[in-house]
Amino acid sequence: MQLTPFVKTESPNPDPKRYPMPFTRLEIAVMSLVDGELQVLLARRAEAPYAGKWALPGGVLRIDLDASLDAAARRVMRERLGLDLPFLRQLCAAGGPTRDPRAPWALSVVYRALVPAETVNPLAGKRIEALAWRRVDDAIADRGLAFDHSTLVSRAVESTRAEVERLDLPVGFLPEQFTLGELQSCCEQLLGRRLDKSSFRRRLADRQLVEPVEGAMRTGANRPAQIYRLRAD
Amino acid sequence: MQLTPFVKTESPNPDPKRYPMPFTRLEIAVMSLVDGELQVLLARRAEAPYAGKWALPGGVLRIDLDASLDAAARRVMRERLGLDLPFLRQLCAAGGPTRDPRAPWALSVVYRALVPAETVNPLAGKRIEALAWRRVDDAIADRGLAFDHSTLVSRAVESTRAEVERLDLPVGFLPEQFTLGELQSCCEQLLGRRLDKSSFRRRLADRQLVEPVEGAMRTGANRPAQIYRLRAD
DNA sequence: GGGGTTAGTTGCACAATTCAACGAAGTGTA
DNA sequence: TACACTTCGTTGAATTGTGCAACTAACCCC
Repeated sequence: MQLTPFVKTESPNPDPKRYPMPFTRLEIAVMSLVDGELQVLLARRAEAPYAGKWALPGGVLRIDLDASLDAAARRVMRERLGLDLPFLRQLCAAGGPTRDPRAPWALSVVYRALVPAETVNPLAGKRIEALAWRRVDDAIADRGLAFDHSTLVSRAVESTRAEVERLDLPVGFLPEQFTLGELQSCCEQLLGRRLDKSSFRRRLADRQLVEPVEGAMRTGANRPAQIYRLRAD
Repeated sequence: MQLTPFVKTESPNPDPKRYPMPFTRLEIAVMSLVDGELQVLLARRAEAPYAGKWALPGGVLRIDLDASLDAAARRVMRERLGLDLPFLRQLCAAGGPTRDPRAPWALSVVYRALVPAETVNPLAGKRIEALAWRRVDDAIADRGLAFDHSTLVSRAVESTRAEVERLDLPVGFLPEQFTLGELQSCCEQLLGRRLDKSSFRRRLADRQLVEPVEGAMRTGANRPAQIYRLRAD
């Protein structure tokens, strides 16, 4: 273990009150498969800045309310969307002086949620005119999105695709119980290509990610399918 | 118990809500292979809180100096370690009311850097008593680390191992030029298991990640080895 | 009962990875 | 000089994994 002598250049202990701190927000990229396509939930802003523009739903960090970043994201999601969802994942943080005209420096911690499409009824929440599902490719290409949110959507999509590619199941997209056909179709829509049925099932079996629900079958127009659920581990 | 309030610039449509913002810092997990083991660079704190304790080198976000989070991380690295390194990667953000006794709510954005061990010779920086390499397992297990930094180290290690697992090369660990044997050995030390030489080389060739430096050979006690460098892409 | 559709399995060709061995090229030593 | 020893780099066989296609099963509908 190598030690180096203390070299003091100048400044004293940083006093938290001496430095202005960034305007800190949480943004939530709620994604789902709607009409067979990967879509993201956008909110039309009711107020300036970017009034009338579409943005990711989000909100200001409240240090008096939030016990952690994760808790803050859950609170924002509850307030804006009326949802209380698991599978929230922190994606990244973005910060800079030009991100938000309201502040000299704005920092956003971005979370991602995957939900079954039915879960969200596009209805207005606090300070939101409207909610709508939007195809992710459109949202990424749309220069009219508020703030730097089209970049943030792009990052959310990339990381989600990468997860499915290595067969981290996009479990949030499906309800608690599902058939293997539904699971496979969900992955295929995300990746934009077909997967082989036998090897898909082989991999699932090897990794023991799901387990059949005894006796439960999904009936329909054709042969019934075994219903599965996530294995607790 | 009032933290620095969000300072508003003039804005056409003022946000009526003013919230106290979190004490925002950058922490850098500089990792390297020292003596064949994965180690992390820790700094002994010269001042309270946690004076005398070991912590990740870090610093306060300066909205007057930093054009982005990445730039802030580079500045902190320069100030604390006298280094200006590429391969800085944002890992995650952590936040909460009990993370730092100086502030009612502290947020840290954590970055990771991989460096060749030799790089960190000019060890000197602001407000740091000493710098030392520490085995990552020790740092993670050590409850005496300042703040929540042993948790942060743990996350840095996990994500680095996962990257190497999918053959994102830990290029930072090696100097600009290296032999394939050195590269493989570096990955093996990170993963803690031996890799197969032929398939390691085959994957490298397939992905065209490295290219030989014509005519350059590493000579030594045994057969000389071709020297490689990263391919620009 | 027959046609159509989806569920679930099986066999096989092919690709990828692992394991083991080999020759090449240097040093050190008798 | 001969030989042991080490690492480099490649090659081939054995094992494993993947993609493709066929097949059976179970249901609905007509």
